[in-house]
Amino acid sequence: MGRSPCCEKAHTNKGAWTKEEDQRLINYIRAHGEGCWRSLPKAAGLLRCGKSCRLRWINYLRPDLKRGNFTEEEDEIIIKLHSLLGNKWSLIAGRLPGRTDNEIKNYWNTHIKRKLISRGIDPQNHRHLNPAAAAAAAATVPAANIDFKNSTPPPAKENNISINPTTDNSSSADNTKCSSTTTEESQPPPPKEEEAAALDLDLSIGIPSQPKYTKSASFNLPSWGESKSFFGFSEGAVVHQLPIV
DNA sequence: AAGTGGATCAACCGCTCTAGT
DNA sequence: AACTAGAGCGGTTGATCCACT
Repeated sequence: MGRSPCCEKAHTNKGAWTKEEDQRLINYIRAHGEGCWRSLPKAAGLLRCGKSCRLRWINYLRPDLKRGNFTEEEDEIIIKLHSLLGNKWSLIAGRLPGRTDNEIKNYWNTHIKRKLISRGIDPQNHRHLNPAAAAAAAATVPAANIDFKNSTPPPAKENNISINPTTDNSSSADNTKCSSTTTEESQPPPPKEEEAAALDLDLSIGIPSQPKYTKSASFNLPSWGESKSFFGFSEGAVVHQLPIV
């Protein structure tokens, strides 16, 4: 027996969204806010699965999306965050306002992977592909690159990265339960300075305080604004989020 | 101009997790 | 404690675009 389908597939459209469908979705969310995705399609007059509506809104219709090419700064942030978090696209996206997990995931797979390989770095574990180069680099490796390099690729889940369950960032599961949307989802509460400073140091391997990694957990990473300074970037490439109507 | 293969990206699928009962 | 519904995430697929021959 399989799972019951998430929606009635017999009467739902699939494939590319039409302009009209987009407009219906936008209009509905403007009027009622996000939340209750399962019931939204019917309420909005859409023959779509709720999941599909959610994806369409989050990835393409949200007014605060940045679109356009990734900047060099964003590239570097993504690479650094991936080295720390693994394929936790939603967490990475939470640190890049205006970017979605899907967009980052695609960008990683199409651009950054190749970029890293051309640098002689394994995109999965961020280790040098050439052991000799790795040894040379080890002597000068910056703090941000340490921990995961000494073990096998580290899905964050297994790695027991320090988690602060009280400082959720992108966990929309916690704030969109049948309620109006918030515009804070990708703007986690600013971490304390020592947390930001401890970014590298706290990524220890050990028994987690949490039974397991959860969506509501967050990592002790700086917020976007702080990320810029943390990663040594300057103002300029940033488009701040716009409030949803 | 037509054909081909690689690159890109929007969308779907299946699974996990959480909250509610 | 067990079960269920709903939301969210990550992996994958497929359609389209684009450069090259």
